Amino acid sequence: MQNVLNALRALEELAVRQPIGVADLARAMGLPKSSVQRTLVTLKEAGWIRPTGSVPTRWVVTTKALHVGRHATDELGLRDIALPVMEELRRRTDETVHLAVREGSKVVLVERLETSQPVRIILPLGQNLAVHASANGKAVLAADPQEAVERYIAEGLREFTDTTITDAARLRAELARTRERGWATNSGEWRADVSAVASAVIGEAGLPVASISINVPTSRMTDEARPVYGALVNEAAKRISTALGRAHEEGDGG
Amino acid sequence: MQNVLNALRALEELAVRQPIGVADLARAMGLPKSSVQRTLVTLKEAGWIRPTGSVPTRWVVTTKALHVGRHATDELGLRDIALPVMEELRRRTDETVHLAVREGSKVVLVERLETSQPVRIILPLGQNLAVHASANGKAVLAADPQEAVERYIAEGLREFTDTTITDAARLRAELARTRERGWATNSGEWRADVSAVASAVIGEAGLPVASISINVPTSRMTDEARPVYGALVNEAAKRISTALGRAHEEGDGG
DNA sequence: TACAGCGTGCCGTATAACGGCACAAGCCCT
DNA sequence: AGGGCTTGTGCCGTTATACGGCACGCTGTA
Repeated sequence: MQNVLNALRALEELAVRQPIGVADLARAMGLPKSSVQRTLVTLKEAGWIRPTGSVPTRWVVTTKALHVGRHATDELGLRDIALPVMEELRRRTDETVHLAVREGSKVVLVERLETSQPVRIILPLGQNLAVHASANGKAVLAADPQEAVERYIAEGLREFTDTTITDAARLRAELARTRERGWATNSGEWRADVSAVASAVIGEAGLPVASISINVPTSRMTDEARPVYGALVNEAAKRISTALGRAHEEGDGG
Repeated sequence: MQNVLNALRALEELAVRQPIGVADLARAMGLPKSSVQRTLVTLKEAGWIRPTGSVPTRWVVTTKALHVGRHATDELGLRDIALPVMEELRRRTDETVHLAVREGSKVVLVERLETSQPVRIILPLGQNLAVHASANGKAVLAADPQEAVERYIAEGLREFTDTTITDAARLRAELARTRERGWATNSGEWRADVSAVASAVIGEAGLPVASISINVPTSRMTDEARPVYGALVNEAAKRISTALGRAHEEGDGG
């Protein structure tokens, strides 16, 4: 099934580089031009990409992927369960609320409700969050077994800002504190002007399946506000966790 | 490339029906079980789906599609251009603002900023909007050439609520009014409790490429508010249109 | 206990994908 | 103006690869 793998890789590569032509894409993928050309036509037939109409031909992705991707949180009705809770959080704080799911060693933003105040950064859904430099990432990591933590640390802790935790020991200590109080925090560790507080949603297996966070401009994240937000996300995550458990029981009788 | 087409179809089918097993999916697709099984394993290898871990095996989509789909508005930097304008709209109205793109005969929601007030419906990104029963849809349709309108009407006007326009003549009249004033409206025509006002974003070819809308509970959509919102979306859409044009000029020198 | 359904894997055949190649058109740098 | 280079597109013979019937072990039900 090499064929399908190539086609899907082409799609991903194209999404990042779009708008792009056959030759460029073929070079980027290290494949013959004619093979890539055939793949592009096929992806077009399937409705996943389309030519811009310009000459020379440039290709872009359609919304088909978005259409498929919106089901990513369907598994246990996570979206339906989390949204009301998220909305209450947003109403109480008037800050941006994020829902991220864990996926392998990645943490991915899947839903968001924005503050009504002006914001600098509006993250696109589908964005991978830095695990060691985001509140959601750290909340998930803290709820993971130690081996998963070590595996992640082994991959290296990339530095984004001057507050990013790049030292393994410091990260372990931070995760320990996170476990104690039930919520994680982020002080401009990914972007200097964004701070956050998050708490993990625990699935039936006792493992973190998602995380919910309150994101604010660093300037508004005072030392008094942080624990208040912490308590809020903690409670919210717990509510989602238990609701998920109930949904699962009803769903499959066990 | 039948192979790839089947794989992508399996992905779409799976997304809608997830969590689902091989046999069910094979039945739904009218394909041999072994072929579908092979496809599923391949899609897993590529990271687009994953087994839930339960027994018997059930498959769900990952966030890979979301990750690819977020580039759907990259083409001319639509997202970057539209978001600031959307945010200003939301700030001025404190109502939910939607950005939809046109794709073939479909209109797809690609970005949203929510009101800070409690809302009943939060639409997932990637959602197809009813063309004749949504403000965004009507805004796009009104900016289309007449032949496109007739082609759409020929497909039939499905009824969603008792205010849905199902009569071709009435729709043509409504589109004419939309063209006159520059903005479209929706009075609970898709969901009784959701009303909206929208204006189309016009691309370089003079055709509609997107649409921006203000969505409010029907109870808040008074006769006084409607033209006010109309003027706002109209101006917003114009700003996005001209900014797009400039971006395009700079982008390719023509 | 028999059975029907499931998910998984094998394997011989035939088909459909591969990729080298050629060609026309457009761009840029003389 | 021109020549060289790169582009997108399409053909076609070979061969590797996907197809799908089939069989297996398992689970839950009648």
